[in-house]
Amino acid sequence: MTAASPEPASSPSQPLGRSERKRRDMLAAAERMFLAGGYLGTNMDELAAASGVSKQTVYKHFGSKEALFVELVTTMTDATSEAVHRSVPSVEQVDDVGAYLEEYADRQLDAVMTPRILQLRRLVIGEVARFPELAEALHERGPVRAIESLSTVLTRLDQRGLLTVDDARLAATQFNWLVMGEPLNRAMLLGDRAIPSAAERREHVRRSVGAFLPAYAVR
Amino acid sequence: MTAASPEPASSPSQPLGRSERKRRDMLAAAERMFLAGGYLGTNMDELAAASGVSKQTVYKHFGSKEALFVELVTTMTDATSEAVHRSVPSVEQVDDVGAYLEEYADRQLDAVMTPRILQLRRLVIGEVARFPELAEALHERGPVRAIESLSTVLTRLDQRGLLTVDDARLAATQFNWLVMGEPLNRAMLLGDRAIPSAAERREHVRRSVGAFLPAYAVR
DNA sequence: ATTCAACGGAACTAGACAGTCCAGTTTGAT
DNA sequence: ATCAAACTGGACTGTCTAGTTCCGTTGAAT
Repeated sequence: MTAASPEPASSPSQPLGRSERKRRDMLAAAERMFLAGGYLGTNMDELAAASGVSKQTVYKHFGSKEALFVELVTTMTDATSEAVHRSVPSVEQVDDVGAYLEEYADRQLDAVMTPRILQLRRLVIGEVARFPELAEALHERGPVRAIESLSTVLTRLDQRGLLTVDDARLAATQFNWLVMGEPLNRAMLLGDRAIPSAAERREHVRRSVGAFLPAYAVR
Repeated sequence: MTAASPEPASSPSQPLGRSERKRRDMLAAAERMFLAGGYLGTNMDELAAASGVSKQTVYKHFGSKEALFVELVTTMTDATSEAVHRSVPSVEQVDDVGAYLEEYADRQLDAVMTPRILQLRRLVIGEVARFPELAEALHERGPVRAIESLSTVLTRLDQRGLLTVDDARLAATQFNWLVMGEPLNRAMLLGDRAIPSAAERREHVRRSVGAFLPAYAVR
C-alpha cells in the first residue's frame, strides 16, 4: 500500500483520490446502465463515456464487463442488506405485538419497495442462468437474512409470552410472504407504478398482521 | 381460406401441413433458445438452424425477432394459465375445508413449479423494461387469475358456513402468497434445484393451510 | 521540480448479429 | 402434369460490440 495519511476511509471520504473518484463515477454509471439495459443490453463504450472516463480506465479498474457487473451487483446487494438489517426496531420494550409487527413489516416494505432495489431484483432474476452466484447471494442477503432476523424477534416475543411460536423460522417465513408476496410480485411484473404509497403500505401491513396473529396468538 | 377438408384442427392434428409443421418446429426451438439465452442472448441464425428451417422462413412466418418473442411468450402464458385454471377442484361436495385447501394449493404449486414455467417467469421479469406488456399479461393470467379463482371458492365456502370470509379477495391473496411465496422466491433465485419434491410440497401446503385457517375459521 | 502511475482519446481487431436478397428447389392442391 | 406458394442455402449489408494498443497528457506524492 502507498502508506499515506489520508487513507481512503469509509464514511465521510470527501477527499477522494483521482482514481477512487473515477471508480465511484464508473460504478454510478454502471448502476444506471445495467439496471436500465440489463447485462447484454449495456455497452462498454457508452458506459465509459457516461462515466467521463476512457475505456482504458474502465478495463484497468475492473478487468472485464463480467467483473464490473459482478462487483456492482454484489456491492448493491450487500449495501441493501445492511440497510434493511439496520432498520429492525428493538423488541424489548414492546407491549402491543400487533403494532410492533406492523411497524416491522412497514420498514421492511419501505426498504425493499424502491425502484432501484426492485430493478436490481429483476436484473438478477433475469440473469440467473448466466450469473447463478449473484442470485444465490441476493437470496441469502435478502429473504433468508430477513427471515432469520424476524425469526429471532418472534422467538423473543414467544419467550416474553406475547405470542405462541413453536417453529419460529416457519412463522417468520409465513409472515414474510404474507407481507411481501403481493407487493413484490406486483412490482416485479407491473413496474414501478405498482409501488404502494405509504398509506397503501400501512393498510396492507395492517391486514397482513391481522391474518398472521390468529395463528400465533397466545392461547 | 383454402376451403379443404383436412382443416388444421386444434387437438389431435396429426396431419399437419408443411407450413404448420415448420411453424411448430420454429416455436419449439424458440422456446428452448429464448428460455435458455434470454431475448438478446438468442441468435436468429442459430434459431433457424435449430428449427431445421431457413432464416427466410422464420422471417416469413414471424416478421421479426421481437414478434416471434412476443408470440412465443404470449402463447406459453395463455396455455399455462388455462392448464392451471382447469386444475381447480370442485368445491361443492367438500366437507373437510383443510383437506380441500391443501389439495387446492398442492395443485397450484404443481402447475407452477416446473422448470419451464419458472424460466418463463424469470425471462419475463428480466425483460419488463423492454416488453412491459408481456409482464402485464403474465401478471393478469397468472397471479391475478389464480387469486380471482380462489376468491370465488372462498366465497362459496363462506356461503356454505365452512369459513368466515368477509373480504374474499383479500383472503385469497393472503392464501396465495402463504402458499406460493417461499417456494416461488427460492425457485426464482436458486434455480430448478430449489423446486420442492412432492413430499416437500405436501408438508409445506399442510403448514400453510394451518396458518391460514385460524384467521378465517368459523367463530 | 521531478517522477511515475494513471488517464484520455482514438483508432483498431475480430467477431457477432438482425434482416434482406436472390436463384433455384420442393410441396401440395387442382 | 401444372402451377403457385412455400422453402432452401448462402451470400450480403449495415451495424454493433468487447477488448486491445499506442502515444501523448495529467496529477499527486516525494
